[in-house]
Amino acid sequence: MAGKDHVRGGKAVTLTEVARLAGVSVATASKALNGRSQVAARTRARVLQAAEQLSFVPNTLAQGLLVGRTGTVGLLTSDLQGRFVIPILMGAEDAFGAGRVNVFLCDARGDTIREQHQLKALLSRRVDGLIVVGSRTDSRPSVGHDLPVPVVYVYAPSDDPEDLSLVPDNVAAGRLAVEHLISCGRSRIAHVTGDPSYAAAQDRVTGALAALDAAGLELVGEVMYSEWSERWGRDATAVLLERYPDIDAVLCGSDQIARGALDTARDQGRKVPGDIAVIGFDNWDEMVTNSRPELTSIDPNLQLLGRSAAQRVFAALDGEELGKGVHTQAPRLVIRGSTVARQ
Amino acid sequence: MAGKDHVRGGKAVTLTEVARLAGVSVATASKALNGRSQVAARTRARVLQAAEQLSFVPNTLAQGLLVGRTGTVGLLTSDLQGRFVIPILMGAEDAFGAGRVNVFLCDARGDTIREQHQLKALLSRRVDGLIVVGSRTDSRPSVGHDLPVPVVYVYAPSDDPEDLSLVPDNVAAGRLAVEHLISCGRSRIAHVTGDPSYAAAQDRVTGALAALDAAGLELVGEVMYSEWSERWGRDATAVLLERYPDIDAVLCGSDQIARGALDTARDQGRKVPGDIAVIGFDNWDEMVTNSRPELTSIDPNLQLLGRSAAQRVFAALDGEELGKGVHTQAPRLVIRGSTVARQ
DNA sequence: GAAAAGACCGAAACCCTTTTCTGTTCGTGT
DNA sequence: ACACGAACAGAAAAGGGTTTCGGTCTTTTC
Repeated sequence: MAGKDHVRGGKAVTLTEVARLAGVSVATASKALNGRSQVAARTRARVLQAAEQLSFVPNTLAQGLLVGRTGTVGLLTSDLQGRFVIPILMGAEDAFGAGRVNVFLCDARGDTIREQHQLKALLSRRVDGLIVVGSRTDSRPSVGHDLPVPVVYVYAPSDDPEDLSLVPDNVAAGRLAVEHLISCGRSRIAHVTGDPSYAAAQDRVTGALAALDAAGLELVGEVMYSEWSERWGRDATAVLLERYPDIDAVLCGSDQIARGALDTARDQGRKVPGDIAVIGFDNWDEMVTNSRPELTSIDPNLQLLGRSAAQRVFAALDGEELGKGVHTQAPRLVIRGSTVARQ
Repeated sequence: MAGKDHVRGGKAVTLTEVARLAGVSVATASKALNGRSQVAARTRARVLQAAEQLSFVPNTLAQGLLVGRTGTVGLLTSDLQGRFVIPILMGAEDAFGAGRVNVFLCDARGDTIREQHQLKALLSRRVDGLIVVGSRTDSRPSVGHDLPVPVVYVYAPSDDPEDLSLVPDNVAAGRLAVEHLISCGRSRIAHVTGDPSYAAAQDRVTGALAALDAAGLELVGEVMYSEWSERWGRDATAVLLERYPDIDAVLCGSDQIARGALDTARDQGRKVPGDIAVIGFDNWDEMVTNSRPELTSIDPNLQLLGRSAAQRVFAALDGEELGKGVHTQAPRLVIRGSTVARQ
């Protein structure tokens, strides 16, 4: 039966079978396939051909048993739904390289018990490292710092200062946003943001106020907190425009809120960016490119964050000290039509 | 050093160590931990306590080596970026249950060579099954039907009819959408959709035309194809309203296009749903809930699709026939304010 | 009190691959 | 022609766990 040669009753081909076909011992077959020197060219060719013919794929598990490394990393997330996890995941997957290291993905659905389960499962699979990704930047309970593998926390930092956490720098993000608005000649800036229980909201406020202060400016009105939705962005902006008709910029806590702000400005006949500049956070592609005008935003560089996490795990595997504490990733300003008129 | 008891030089605890601590052989320790009957209650207790004390976690790899099953499944996607993959992934992960089966996630970035790499890596990790997820519903090349593990294609069907593929039923989706519009009393329906090279676009058109035909109606104007963006939705709707001022419904090929349509309708003072009903596809949460009014949409039930895929793989592992051909998942209508006025 | 039965524990094989070490064969130098 | 070294092939152990089978010890029964 052609094309089925390498399937033996649904089971994978083993090195023993390759060796038998090539007429050598498993030891020799192994050496031939791994390019070790103690095998004659002719023999090696025979083995390679046999392996090809059976389409042999070595069992990484058995290899890992010897070496003590599995070439796998666990990625434990609390919320796949959230769109912040995906770029981090991609960055990590990218850094691990195609095929070299594989990623076990686990979604705990925000459930602690489930997380414990998943953690145990990952350890039983002997992952070489662990990346724990949260859905918000507030600190989360440590999974324990006495695990047999290096652990890196991403986005949501661990509450244990002994752990290593990589998070976006939201204070810098807030500062960067305000500095950009100021550099665009704005001085009467209001701030609409989301749920005040989010550290991300607070940090951005902190950064924004610092930047305003450094420029000798003050925020127009109070910070307006509520939820991370377009609706709130629309409603809050309507209130703002009525209460402070002379504002020339709205700093929005997320791209969604910013889109809402753009809609209200448009409804009320305010030109963006002519009369009012609008800026958001996250640089969420679908939001920023589909609005009218396109939205200037602060990109948290999440993919880089994921990549760094993977690299840290790698380094730890090579014996390097993992490090500890909370490290921040600098944000990036992406300028679009909502703050600078397109020529 | 308390809390570090179970870490021996960074290496995981092995059954041998547990056995030694409990003063029994590895064989007995294994039987005790696995609830086999040939071990005295007292001995079992001693072993369990030792395992607890060292926080022993059995090495699933070593187990898998014996049994021939690893309890892992590979999920090979061509595009993580795309938002269709995530719900499928969640559905699958869900069905596999917390900790029972773990998922290897691989993103091939739409690159065939990379995909081959990943495939080989997954096979070398001895995954028990494979789920291949595409980013569009057009058929894709088979990864080969002579692999040693069951393979299920999701979203993008395999071009090999011998393979098993699970896809959303876009024809039914198109029909469902039009039937809903008709049931809302609409009869002058236009259709704006995305890239005509997408099977999803064509299928929805097919379904929509069939439903119109069944009701003795005709589409207003030609189907308007271009790209899957809000901008196109806005522009196309503007053209539509000028050319056919009397239309009472716009069937949009995606939620993004629908949002664009809503924006234009709003700009031109047309009431939704009073003057014009708008309906989209995908039921993309952020799109449908943030628009004004909220958007009626056809949900492709992707999470169910992922769940089905996982269940099929499960069944195949239990010796059941995998089946073949393209199977479709029925869509679901989600009614919101863009077709039916909220009371 | 002895034999049979049963309960319990441990030695060893097995899964698949790598690696070390030993053994064989061949070629070369003297 | 002999000894020696090089080159190559294979046996065996290791890695962590499960399972079978055989052996020991206790208990039961006549």
